[in-house]
Amino acid sequence: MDKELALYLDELKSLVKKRGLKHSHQREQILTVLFHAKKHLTPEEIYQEVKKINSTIGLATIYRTLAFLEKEEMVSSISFGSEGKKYELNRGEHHDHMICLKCGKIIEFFNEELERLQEEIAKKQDFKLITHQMNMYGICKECQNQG
Amino acid sequence: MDKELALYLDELKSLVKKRGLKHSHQREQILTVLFHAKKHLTPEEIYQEVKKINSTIGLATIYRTLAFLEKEEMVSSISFGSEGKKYELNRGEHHDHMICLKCGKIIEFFNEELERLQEEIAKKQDFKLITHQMNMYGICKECQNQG
DNA sequence: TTATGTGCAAACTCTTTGCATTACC
DNA sequence: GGTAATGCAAAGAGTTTGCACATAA
Repeated sequence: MDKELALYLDELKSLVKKRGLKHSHQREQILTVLFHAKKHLTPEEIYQEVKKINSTIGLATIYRTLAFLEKEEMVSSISFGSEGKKYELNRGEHHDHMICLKCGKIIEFFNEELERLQEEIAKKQDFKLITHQMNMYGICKECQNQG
Repeated sequence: MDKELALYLDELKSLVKKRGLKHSHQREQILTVLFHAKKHLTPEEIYQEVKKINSTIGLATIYRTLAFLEKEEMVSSISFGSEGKKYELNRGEHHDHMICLKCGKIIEFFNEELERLQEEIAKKQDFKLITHQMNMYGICKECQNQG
């Protein structure tokens, strides 16, 4: 079963405390939006979404919060082509992405062998691997069927 | 032996002709700078470099030319973190990147098995793979030795 | 001659920052 | 009460666009 929202909010709370910062509703609201998101969101999209529950939130808060959450590794971002960054909640397990060049859909996947292979490649070059991002670009099943 | 500059310039010429466009020194100058580059360059860096041989070139021309060359697949771009796009000449063979988070160096590599594995992963999801980008982030050999 | 390419400057988009105010602890 | 967080507006950075002029075919 997937982690519940409450757990992420708790994580945020202890993170904030650990850093000697103060709690804020805005950060919780942004995290909540990311939790419910069905896809990767741009800062602007997150802004619009949070506005529905808090009409006075400012875009700057979105940016500040995303920067904070990304630094603390609670969210991660992906960007491709000429589009800006898109954010997703870090749900623990690492995964990679397939990006449909027609509809923009992002499909997540995880492949054990791919992870292993990367370690191997890094080792060969004496490169200390911290993280990676594999983006596969192409046409998704649905778009192929549409011609 | 690597392809010579003259061959890239010829390629550019025939490409321009094929598209019914006109030859220009600026495009050749930009391509030449990319050819001699030892690393991935930002538009601004390319601008500064071309300026050394053509002091009147405009930044807009750099952007327009890069967009053209990328669309025609003579150059490709990579972007990571909060930094903007960086460009490199497409020297034919596909490759992936290791990016040092300390010094920013970009190490290129090619791995046969990685290519094969991706095809396999894509096929599993009925995803029609067109291209991919594997970015490995970590610390390069030199930076590790510096502590 | 005619359409494309260029340089310049203005416009735009996305993101960050300064500051007064608000909210948390 | 003191410090961090926020909202707003202004500033920045990077990129694109409109236009008059230059240039290739």
